[in-house]
Amino acid sequence: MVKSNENGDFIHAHNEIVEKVNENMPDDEILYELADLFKVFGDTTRIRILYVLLETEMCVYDIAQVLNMTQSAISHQLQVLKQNKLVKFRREGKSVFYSLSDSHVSTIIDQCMEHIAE
Amino acid sequence: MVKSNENGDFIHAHNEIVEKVNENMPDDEILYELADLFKVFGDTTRIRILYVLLETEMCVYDIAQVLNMTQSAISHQLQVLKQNKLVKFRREGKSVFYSLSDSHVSTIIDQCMEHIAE
DNA sequence: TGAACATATGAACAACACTTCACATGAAAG
DNA sequence: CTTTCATGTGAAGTGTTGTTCATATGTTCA
Repeated sequence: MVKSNENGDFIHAHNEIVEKVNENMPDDEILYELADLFKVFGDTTRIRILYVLLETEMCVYDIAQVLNMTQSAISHQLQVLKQNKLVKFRREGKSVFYSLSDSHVSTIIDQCMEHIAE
Repeated sequence: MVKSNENGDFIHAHNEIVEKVNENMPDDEILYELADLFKVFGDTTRIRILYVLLETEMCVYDIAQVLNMTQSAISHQLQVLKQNKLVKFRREGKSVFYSLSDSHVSTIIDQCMEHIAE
């Protein structure tokens, strides 16, 4: 399986490197969580919702207006954002106002914006 | 369409807010790009590849070994990462070594890690 | 140039996700 | 308590995406 060239270097697989990298990898569970979180950001509707909430809290109906989408579609996506603790909400009469839950959101978006800008 | 309560406040839609938020929204094109970039991060295989490359440059075959996946699957995903300028590569003999293309990657991943850790 | 190795790529299938539609839940006003 | 307004949610359909398989491209060495 493992071969060597005339210098004694491993060709395939480079087992030492492979093993060392493996040691330093986070648990799969964490990597799944990480990918799942990015998935949440990886949808245009949700990104646009987050961008709206970056400016001000807003109720479901108004978000739907701004984004020119149905109330139902927005509500579905807000549930996803809520599950991932990216937004919080408060009830005021018949309306439910959503806002960002913490400051990581803007930092994360900003970094990706920088990458795109290059 | 627009109604008012006894104080003259708009109920639905809150047009002033809607219009103001709309002015400050980035172009749709940019938001699509942003979501697309997040989509790239939103896959476990690609996240794991990036994590590997965070430590050291590595050739396709070895990445496949570390992640216990087929060479083809890894190669496909590397093309996606390449298209989005998240990785660069250099050829050395028969092997192609991949590495991260800039430092945004680690910052972005770190921020999301922080969010998860909460 | 032919054989062996390393990577890239097209097609197809399966799995997943987003929107729509219909309807349920919840709140407030008469 | 019934109606109306605002939001939530389940099911279904469609489109997207990741892996696999087979094969092509490209490199090295004999």
